Amino acid sequence: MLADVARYAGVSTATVSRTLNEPDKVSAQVKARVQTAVKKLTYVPHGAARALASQRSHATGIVVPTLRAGLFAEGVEALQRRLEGSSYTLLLASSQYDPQIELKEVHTLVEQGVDGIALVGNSHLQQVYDLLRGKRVPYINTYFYTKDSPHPCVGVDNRAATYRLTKILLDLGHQDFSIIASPTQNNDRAAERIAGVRACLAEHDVKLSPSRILEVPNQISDGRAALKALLDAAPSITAVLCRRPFRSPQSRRCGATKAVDHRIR
Amino acid sequence: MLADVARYAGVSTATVSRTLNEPDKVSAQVKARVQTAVKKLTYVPHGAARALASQRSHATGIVVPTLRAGLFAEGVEALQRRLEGSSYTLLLASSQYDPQIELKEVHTLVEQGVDGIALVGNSHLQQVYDLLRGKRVPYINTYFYTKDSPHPCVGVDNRAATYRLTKILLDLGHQDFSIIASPTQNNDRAAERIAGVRACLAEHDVKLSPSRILEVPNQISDGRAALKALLDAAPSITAVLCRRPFRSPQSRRCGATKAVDHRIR
DNA sequence: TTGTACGCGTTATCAT
DNA sequence: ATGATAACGCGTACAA
Repeated sequence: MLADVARYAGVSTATVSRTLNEPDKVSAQVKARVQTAVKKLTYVPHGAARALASQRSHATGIVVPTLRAGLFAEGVEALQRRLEGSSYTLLLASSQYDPQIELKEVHTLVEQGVDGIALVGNSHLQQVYDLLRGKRVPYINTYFYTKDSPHPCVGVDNRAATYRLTKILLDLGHQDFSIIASPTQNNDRAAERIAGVRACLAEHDVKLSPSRILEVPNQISDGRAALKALLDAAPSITAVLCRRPFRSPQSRRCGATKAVDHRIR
Repeated sequence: MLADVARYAGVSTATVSRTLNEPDKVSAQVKARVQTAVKKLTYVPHGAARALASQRSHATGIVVPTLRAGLFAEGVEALQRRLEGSSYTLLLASSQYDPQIELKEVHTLVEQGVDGIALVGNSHLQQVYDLLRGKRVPYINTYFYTKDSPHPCVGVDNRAATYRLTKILLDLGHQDFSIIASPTQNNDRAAERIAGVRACLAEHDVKLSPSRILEVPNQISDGRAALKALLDAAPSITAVLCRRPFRSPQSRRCGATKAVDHRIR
């Protein structure tokens, strides 16, 4: 502990603490002695003690629906790498798309004293927001963005994106649409994407019956089956708005959704 | 804090602490009062203080090479889910297959006071092991297993697996082998897989020239290109030991590697 | 620039 | 069963 280092270096614990946290406020002479002592004793600061004394944990948290989606796995890794440079650690939790589990995870993270927390999407239990506000824990909703969100958020404006995609397809002359979407249960991003399409079509008086919107799991095989089902039921379809398998960052440049605007088959 | 709850419930902080941690040692009467107070004040324990006093953080850490590999993403998620039940949190770090970064990450985790740590593979800088032993932090190497490992480890015995696969191919009559492998740089699992094949072939006096072993990135496109290159260079090849894209748990049942034992093309 | 000493919020020991 | 109180290891006014 600090005391050992202090004794070894022949200084006070305060000085050791300073050399570690505010090196400028220490003379070169003493600084050197302390640093030697630190190495000699392989001193490792006690995070909990430090957190208790300074009231900050040097840890942040993120809770994602799942890591099985490449999208989130990559986001988590990116965050961790960014944090690494600042000697901040990342507490990870996953909710399995279950709001209750998410609440529990957030609570655990708050208990651990994270200095900030990242969530996915904008829809969370009121208790989550209450807890965060109550404990004054900064938070941000990711993978989501709307101009008028009441919460801090960063990400794709899914609704706007699909609105634009749909507009393009309309301009190309398409009139017969359908959507292969992700399950919208506890997934506001997926819901927003559908909403964007509906809004655009409605604005242009193009019909989109519920049967043309298929919500299926994010597996390639499910998407394939859905497409087949759609075309079997309505061969007249010329435009399908669908997801795309997650690949490299480059291949994602165009946004959250891919539009197929050529004749199928 | 505890004191507030204690005051509200009209008991000492010690009693509050007990009702929270050792409910049995508290009378039903008092327990009820305390629990009401806790809810009324939305009390949330201070993790750092608790860690400092009890000398355990209720946190564990894992450092993986990357989350971009579905294999690791899934492992991390599985660990997190398992921990969730025990109200343990997971500190996540990724090393990008860089031993130095890994050392740094481990150091950060130790600093945070994790109660235990999981690594990937068996090959780590000596300093990593020294640090872990020095600070008495329990650790385990995952995605790796050999009977005689000097370190605690759990996972696939890659060498044994590929040895057996190769044996099967030999028994089927194959004599002309090649391997499409992952980069073995800082990846003892990949190295072990190759070693297993070599060992088996050597034992049966079958040659495998270095040019028949291609180490390429874990992308489907890279694997495809490698296969093409191999067959162009040596059409006589009848068996290729290669990786396979990560899918669902079910499809992984057979082990770490896939063997192609039919004629190609 | 350096040292002293108190406080951070719990747990745990020892009385009661 | 419950309470008083001393650690836990460090940061940080405040003093020197």
